[in-house]
Amino acid sequence: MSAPAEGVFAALADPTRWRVLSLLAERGDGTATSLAAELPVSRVAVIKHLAILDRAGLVEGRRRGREVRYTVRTEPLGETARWMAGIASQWDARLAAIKRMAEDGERRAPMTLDHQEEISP
Amino acid sequence: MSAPAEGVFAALADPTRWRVLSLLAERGDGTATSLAAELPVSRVAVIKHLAILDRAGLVEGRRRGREVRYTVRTEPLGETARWMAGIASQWDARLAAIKRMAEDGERRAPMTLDHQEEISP
DNA sequence: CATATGTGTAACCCTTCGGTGACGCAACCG
DNA sequence: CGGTTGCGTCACCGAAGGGTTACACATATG
Repeated sequence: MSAPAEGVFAALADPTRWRVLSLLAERGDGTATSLAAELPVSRVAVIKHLAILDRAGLVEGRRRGREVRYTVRTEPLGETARWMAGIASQWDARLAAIKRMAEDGERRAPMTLDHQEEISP
Repeated sequence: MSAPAEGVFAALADPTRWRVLSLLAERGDGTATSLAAELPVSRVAVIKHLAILDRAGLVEGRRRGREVRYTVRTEPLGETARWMAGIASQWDARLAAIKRMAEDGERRAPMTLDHQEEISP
């Protein structure tokens, strides 16, 4: 339960970060400098974004001589997607069940909002 | 393209917000006051989180007498999940293609990083 | 009517975050 | 060797975000 993919969500929440990721995906790879050249932000900003994406596992940097080439890792995306779909259907089922129970109770005892009961002695 | 679900990501990125959502899912519904009672934050904080979740379409509030009952909307979750899965496989395919091309070029002309070409006259 | 109980909202604090500029160091090229 | 070129990082700024308290307003309930 809870949210294992929280880092992924946070990483994907920022528009600039998303553009960085998209750029990497369409080019195959890229360095902080080359990415900054196509974005309205500085190289330092791109580096910070790449660091966040890296912590979330969405990107991977490998040293190639004096430069660091970053590539996209798609696994966390798919994994998070599957996890979200699971939660969605799980909650759907639960909410449907609750709704059925509510309608049942209503049919049996109309106008009664038995809401909550104290179980104290 | 781009990110239609950006609001959803931002909404899901915060732990407290996630707990609010989970609580709503397991109870079926709840008011800002009742939720705040089970969380380590004030009612006002919960209201702000609910507002964000509402803007993202993840929650829906309906007035019931003098109180506002919030319920979870699971559709955006599933939709975002599907969209993410789509992007993931799309990128996967693209990256695989790029990798194949790179290996091809390498076999044909080893040690040549033909990286980028200027098309200027 | 008086009184709880709930919501709405305004004012404010502090931390995080997206972003910048500047400087130092490593590596490649001529 | 000397000049580029590229990465790493420090210091700083403004805005946004998560929180809080306090107070005004609405609606049930006795």
